[in-house]
Amino acid sequence: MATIYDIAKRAGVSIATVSRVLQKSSKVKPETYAKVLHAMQELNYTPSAIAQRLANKEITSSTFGILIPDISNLFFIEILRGIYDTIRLQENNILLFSITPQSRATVFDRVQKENLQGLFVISFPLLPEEQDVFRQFFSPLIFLENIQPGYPSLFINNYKGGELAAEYLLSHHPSSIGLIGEKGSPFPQIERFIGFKEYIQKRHPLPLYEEYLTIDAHFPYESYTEMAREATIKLYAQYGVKHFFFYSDVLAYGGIKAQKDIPEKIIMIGYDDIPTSSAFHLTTIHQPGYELGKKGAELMLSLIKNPSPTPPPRLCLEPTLIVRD
Amino acid sequence: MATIYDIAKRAGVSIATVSRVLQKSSKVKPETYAKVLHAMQELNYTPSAIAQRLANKEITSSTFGILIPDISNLFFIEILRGIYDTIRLQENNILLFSITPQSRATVFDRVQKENLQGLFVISFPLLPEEQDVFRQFFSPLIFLENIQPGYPSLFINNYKGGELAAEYLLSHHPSSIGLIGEKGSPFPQIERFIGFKEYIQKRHPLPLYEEYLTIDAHFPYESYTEMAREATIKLYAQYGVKHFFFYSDVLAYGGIKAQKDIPEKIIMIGYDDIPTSSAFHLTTIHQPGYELGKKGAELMLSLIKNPSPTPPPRLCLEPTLIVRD
DNA sequence: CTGAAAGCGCTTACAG
DNA sequence: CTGAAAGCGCTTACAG
Repeated sequence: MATIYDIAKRAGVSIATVSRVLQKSSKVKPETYAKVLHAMQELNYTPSAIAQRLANKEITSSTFGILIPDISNLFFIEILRGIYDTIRLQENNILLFSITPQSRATVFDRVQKENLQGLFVISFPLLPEEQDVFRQFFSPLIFLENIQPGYPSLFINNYKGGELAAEYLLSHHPSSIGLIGEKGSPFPQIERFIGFKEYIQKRHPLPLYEEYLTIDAHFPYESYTEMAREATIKLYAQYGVKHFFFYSDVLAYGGIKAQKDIPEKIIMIGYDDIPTSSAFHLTTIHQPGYELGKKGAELMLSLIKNPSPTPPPRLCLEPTLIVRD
Repeated sequence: MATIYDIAKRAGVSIATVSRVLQKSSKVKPETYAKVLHAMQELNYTPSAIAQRLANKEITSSTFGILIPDISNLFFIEILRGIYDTIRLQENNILLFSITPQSRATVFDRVQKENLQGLFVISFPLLPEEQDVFRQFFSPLIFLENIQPGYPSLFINNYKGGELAAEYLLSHHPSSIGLIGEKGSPFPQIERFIGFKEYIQKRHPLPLYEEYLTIDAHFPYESYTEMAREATIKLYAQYGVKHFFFYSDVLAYGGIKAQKDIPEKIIMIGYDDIPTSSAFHLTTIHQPGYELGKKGAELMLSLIKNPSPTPPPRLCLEPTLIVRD
């Protein structure tokens, strides 16, 4: 790679002059300017961003990092959008790190080497041995959709989401309710069901039939919904269940399909409010993913101005009921 | 910010020793090592990644950039995933730039300052005045979902996608066909319809009724599908149309909804194959977005080893028909 | 095991 | 308008 010295020699000037041309300084005689420009083109010169930053004393990189567990999860994409729309207004860059269980260690390593201006960690509980890595991270660190003790955290009230779903179903006078979920769900999902069940217990105890499906994250949606469809039909056939709460909208789509094979009208509610759900008039609980990202980004920007307030701020966002039927 | 000099002074050693501790070099006496480490902690020291890179002569930043028009578009997310899965294996970072018409200029400016190892431009025709900016970009540059003359480009055969849709509908012996699209679509979308119409003309000319909806990108899906639903019902009522080709799966969802109000069975096909379409058994044309990203990333990695072959490579990926009914 | 010194590729007062 | 020189914060042979 050509450097400023090569250009200077080629153009017969000093490196100071070359640098001035680089800065588009007007204090360079037009002929000199042209000569330097010409030399740059001949040598295919690109200035080193790194050297420029060092010389300019740009200490922080004006780049934010985002650690995201799964790029294809629509909810995470919503969070990402919220962060993006807010950060972008500030003219900063975003480095995206997608993490798999296998790549955790190497990714954390790279994150550290980046001198980021700040880091968002989305839905990602830290393992004990990883705590140390992040303790050495001195830029602001914000956890989203996950409470990390000792760090600023933003999360959604999943318990409340479950309660809202229960309230909705109860208003339709069910004699029993079917719960259709996923085996081995992470805690936030489980909380929805806890909120749901406790609300039912308190207000109007009635039989709850639970079905937990075994789902592989790499299945196409079709198999999710097919399993949910079968579970719905089964609960109706066995126990006459006509009211359903689904762990997620995708599972609820299985309920929509099941309706065809069930003579009576089914009342159902999903969870997430992914974009397609509006198309199919699915009543569901809206997760404020975009808002979560937006609030997180705003908090980040304020932390940069005024670092580490104690105790670390926590913000809880409320889900909302979207009735579509 | 503390520098290596501050640490050296505090610990009573030379900067060379501090640097050795930073490198975790074993050639440092344990007591000295501990002293330096202690000083670092006291001063909250973080090494400057920029200075390290300059000293290490890391010229390229091991970071790839991705220019993406719209983070919330699922098809782009698919491409992103394809790129990500491939690039990540190589331990590189990804800088994400989301672009809006207003931010084009500033984003391009920032992209240039990054000394990226390579840049992916997704679905983004360059304006004439922008060509120059990219001509000064000497790392490999790949255009995805968009043919940019003079640059490596990967794209999908939209014409073929239209033909496949036509072939499918013709196999159901239609007497007329409804086309439901979007007003002011970009060229790739239009190509689908061209391929479709030409195929019909050639094989089995019959009446085509076209409806172009006026859609705002910020509408919720619901209004897309509602408009498509009405258009479907209208074409059935006015002309008895029972076979439909929709510009996109989201529009086709409107067709699915319209079925309820139409006494006869409707045959329809969408375009995109977004994940939820499998849940609703929508027959559609699959766009190989993930593969596009994957092939693009592979091409990128090979261009880095062996820059600018002439002519710039072009790769066309074929869509496939997914029959689900 | 440790330090003095040169170098990474740039910027920018300062002097002319 | 231009050049010599110091400096940005590190690394790393070299000598001891």
